[in-house]
Amino acid sequence: MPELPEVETWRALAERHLAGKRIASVATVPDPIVFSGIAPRRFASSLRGREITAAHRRGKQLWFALDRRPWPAFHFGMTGSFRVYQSRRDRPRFWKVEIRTEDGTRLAMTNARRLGRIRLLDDPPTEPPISRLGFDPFLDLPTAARLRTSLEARRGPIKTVLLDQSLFAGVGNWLADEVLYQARIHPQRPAYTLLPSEVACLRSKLRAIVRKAVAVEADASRFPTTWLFHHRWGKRPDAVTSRGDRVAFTTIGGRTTAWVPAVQKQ
DNA sequence: CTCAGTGTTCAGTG
DNA sequence: TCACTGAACACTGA
Repeated sequence: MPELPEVETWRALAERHLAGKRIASVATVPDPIVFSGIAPRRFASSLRGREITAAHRRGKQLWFALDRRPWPAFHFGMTGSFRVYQSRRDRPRFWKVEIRTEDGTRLAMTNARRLGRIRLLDDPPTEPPISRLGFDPFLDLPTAARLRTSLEARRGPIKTVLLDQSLFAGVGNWLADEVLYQARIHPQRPAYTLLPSEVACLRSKLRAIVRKAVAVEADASRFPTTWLFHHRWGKRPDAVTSRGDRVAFTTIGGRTTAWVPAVQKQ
């Protein structure tokens, strides 16, 4: 379920368990789709013996800093996660790579539907796909004025614009719907028509939602009960919010969009 | 058996 | 070139 909060949670997990440790071994699955531009075995031999100094993230992209380049970079696609465990017996289903450090800690990246990617890059932040990302709402939220300028140039529906990673890095489908619901903005509104007050509201909701989701380690059961999140799954025709307002479903920019007509007026 | 899907990329169109 | 749309990708689980 990887959007910004999930990926940030895994970044912190990786840093907590791996930073300052040396890689003793790397196991890989021979998957030519998920391993992008690098043979799995070459990926493994490149990492072996290196020390992990930090874990970084921008948007939904995550990478490790090592004591020597190149560095590994991960994207999870629609599925996948990081898992940390101690015994090979606990290797998770759909694992693609497992990194074991000298103290026996193991971290696996899983990717069931194979839309994720594992790369080896000399300088991840300055190379695609990371160099193409826009601002990250957890790391560097722009001012309302700058945001207004960006949105003024966009003709498409605000929902679609929120999903544009070259503008809002890390915002995914549920986050976009949640922000628009809490900011009371209709998902079809052309981005350039948002009033300055609406842009300011969208910005502050985006920041608050991302911070809260990260604070609870992206554990959906700890999201506030007032969030649309809890009512958007399954496209149930009888879905209502915690206040009893009907939840509607439509497709915008090819993505399922949940919204609340009583709150989000055109 | 059918089909939606928490993502990204790329071809095609205007 | 830009802005935008829709299909393709690959596979699980409902």
